[in-house]
Amino acid sequence: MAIKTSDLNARLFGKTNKRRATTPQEAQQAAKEQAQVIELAVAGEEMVAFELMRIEADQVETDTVVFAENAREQSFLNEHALSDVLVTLRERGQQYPAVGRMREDGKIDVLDGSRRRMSCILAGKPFLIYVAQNINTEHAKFLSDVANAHKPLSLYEKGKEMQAKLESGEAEDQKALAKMFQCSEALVSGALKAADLPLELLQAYPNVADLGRPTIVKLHKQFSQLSHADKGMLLKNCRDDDGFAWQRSAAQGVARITKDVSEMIEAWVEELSPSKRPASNKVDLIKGRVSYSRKGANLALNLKKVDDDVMQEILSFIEAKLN
DNA sequence: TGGTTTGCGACCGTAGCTGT
DNA sequence: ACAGCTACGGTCGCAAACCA
Repeated sequence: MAIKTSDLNARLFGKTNKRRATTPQEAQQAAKEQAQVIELAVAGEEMVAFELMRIEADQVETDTVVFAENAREQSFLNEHALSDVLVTLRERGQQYPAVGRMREDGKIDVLDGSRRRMSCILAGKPFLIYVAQNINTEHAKFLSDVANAHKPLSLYEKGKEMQAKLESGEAEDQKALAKMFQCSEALVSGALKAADLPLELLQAYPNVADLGRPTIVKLHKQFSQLSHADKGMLLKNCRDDDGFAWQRSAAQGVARITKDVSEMIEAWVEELSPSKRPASNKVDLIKGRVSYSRKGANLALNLKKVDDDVMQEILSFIEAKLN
């Protein structure tokens, strides 16, 4: 039996009236009135008491840490990756408290809510969390895994988990992984490639969770063709004094920034290791309007801003020429 | 100006192919 | 023969374009 944040809230605020508090102040008030400490069975075993705590914004980073075995890669959590949480957090405060355990050194291990934790740090908002005193590491891992079901992990994070299953022998091969993770073999292939890429490269993107298999496969191909030294150069480009590559993009929207970053990386790779025979030997005939590419005996034409009359003339010419 | 439509790009799974 | 990869087709979401 899993324990979820939503269950905790149901206990705290009453199942019929979901939740009425709209600000952290209200939430705390409600907590004081109804239950500052609640007891729940963790993983269907012993009852554990959880105390609702409020961590002030400037202390979140120092007083709490993310559970070490959490599969979520913390360095990917930036304003883009957290945009879904940040919008409501800024407007109305934290809607659902996180769940954690007290460590021996007095810090709080965040088990469920690492995205909310980072959002509070970024937005400068107080962090609400239910804290228990005695949760062993096994139960902590259980809570952490259940929590990660809320927001799917990125391909990189899935790939890291898959790698671990392969190394431990829990999974024999990629087929077994596909069964275990309930996904296609193609996705397993992509996830493992993602996990094979260095963190610094992926951090060039605004939101790693947005990177799908095709993007990862392409990136992996580009990266793996580089020599060791060139890989280092590329990673240097991904993060300079100004920050990550995505921070240098002027594009609007995560999708566009992502595309921008892909193009930046592609250009860097090309610069470092020019392909012997250009992948696409595209030639600009009239800049911005007409280009063509030649591959073997094939010719591909690309025309822009062509009206119907001109199109008809061109097609007729081709027809007459090649018939 | 705000709501709706359209078009593009990126995703995923399936099926078939390739290399060991 | 089999594990893993790639190409293809259908689907979805986002942003630009359009219209009232």
